[in-house]
Amino acid sequence: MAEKVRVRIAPSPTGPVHIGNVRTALFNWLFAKHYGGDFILRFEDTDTARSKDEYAQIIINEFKWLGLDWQEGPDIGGPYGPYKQTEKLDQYRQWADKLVQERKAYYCFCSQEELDQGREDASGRGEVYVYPGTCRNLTDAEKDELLAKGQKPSIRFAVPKGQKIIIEDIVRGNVEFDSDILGDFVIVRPDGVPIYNFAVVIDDADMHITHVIRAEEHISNTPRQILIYEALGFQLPRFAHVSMVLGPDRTKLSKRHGAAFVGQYREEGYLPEALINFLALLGWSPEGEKEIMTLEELIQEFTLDRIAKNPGVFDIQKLNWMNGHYIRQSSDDRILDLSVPHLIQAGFIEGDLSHEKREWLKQVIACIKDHLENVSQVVKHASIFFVDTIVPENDEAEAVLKEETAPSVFSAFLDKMDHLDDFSPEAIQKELKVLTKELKLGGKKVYMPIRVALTGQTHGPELHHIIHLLGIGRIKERMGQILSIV
RNA sequence: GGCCCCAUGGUCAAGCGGCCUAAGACACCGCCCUUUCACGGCGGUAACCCGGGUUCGAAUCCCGGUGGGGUCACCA
Repeated sequence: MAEKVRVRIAPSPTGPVHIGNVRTALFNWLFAKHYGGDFILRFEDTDTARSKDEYAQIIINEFKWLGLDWQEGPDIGGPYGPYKQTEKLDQYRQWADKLVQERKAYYCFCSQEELDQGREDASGRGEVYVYPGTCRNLTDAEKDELLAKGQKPSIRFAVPKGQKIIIEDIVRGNVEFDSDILGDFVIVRPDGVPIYNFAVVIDDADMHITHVIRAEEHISNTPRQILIYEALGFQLPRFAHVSMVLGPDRTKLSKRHGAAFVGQYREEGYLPEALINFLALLGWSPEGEKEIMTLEELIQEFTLDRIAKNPGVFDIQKLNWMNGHYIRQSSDDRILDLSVPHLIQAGFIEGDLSHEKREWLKQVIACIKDHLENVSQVVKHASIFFVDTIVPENDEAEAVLKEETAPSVFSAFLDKMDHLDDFSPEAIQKELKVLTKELKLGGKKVYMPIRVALTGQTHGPELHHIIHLLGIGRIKERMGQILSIV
């Protein structure tokens, strides 16, 4: 590629960041990095009614959290700004005026009611509504009269008739549209704010975008944009339309499917590298067989020709597996830091942690880390260390406590623990082995009742770790509770 | 409905005319490790949508059908 690659992600700040947007951003970002190009952030906020500054901030925060950085953007500026559409309204207006002068666009005075009526009639006949071009043939005199009366016109693009428009798409190949199905579409609203299809072309041209990589839902807009590029005399970028991210029911992933926004995954304790790795593999695949990949490896291997054409279902199970993998790879300190808010929310700990408490918690984390699919699950797995009363979780657990040999195991166990000077996990483990040997009952008959007595569960971390972390005081307390029942 | 895109196991996917009696991963099942549950290791079940072509040869190319998705705004 002779020219420096310049790509962009252009979200509209009208809501939380969607998973699909993240994947599109990621593909753009990886593409830029792979070819040593620039990745640009731009806000498309021409929908003034729905755009909010707080969402703009959220977008910036989420992308940063994911580790995606941009070389130019609304927050850091750049040579081709502004990077926010509402800040360059007059520029769009100038280009629109130029098109009007060249008769490539025209004023439209049709009212919303007229247009709605037309659409209704068309659907009544089972047809698709195409703007009939009512105002296209207005004479200058008629136009001036309406303007003089104070009517605010929108500006429509005069679509050439009977033209084939071909998108040379990098992932899809040539996609052909007939200009006649487009209808003269609005490019500037009566209030002077440009419509997406118009603004996006001017921005991409202004910012020297070389490759437009975006979701497939935009492909039907592309012919309109190509027409505008041509009318304005701009050079066309290369297009690459990536397929969509689907929910389990194979429709576009949305809030209906539960978690469709990155923020939800962040809050539940998904790691950014897991999300990135997972999303990269959804619709793209590397040449080899490795699937766990660092950002650097992804950059190294990413090319557009390995992007799949078919849409992909967002498989939470695979994300869970991958996230679990990254959690296991992470330090106990990191997972503890991420766990703290969840533990506080569960009422297990208070905000300020003493050094001892933190060290203790870190050991708890170390014990349960292997079991986590996301950090919020610490609450479930760590609860055995925080609850006051132990209740058998199910019939199976209850049955273990009722075993004939259980009471003798308990008293022997308690006696052993009581006389242990060294309460380290290793010493406890050693002592448990001695106990098993002495009782001659086999491992299960010894470990299981103790486990259930101490945690109420038939599964969990290694017993000697549980004992160590609970401490002799709470061991006695819990054993006492159980002994009074059995 | 019009237009556009897509079609390999339940899911993500490799495959780009012979190497395919079709990789790998998740999930599922079994075995091993182990006091339990996980982790880890080993193994297993499971797919080329259908019908026509083209070709010596098709999962791979072409056409049709079917199915799924997207899009049809003075939203982006």
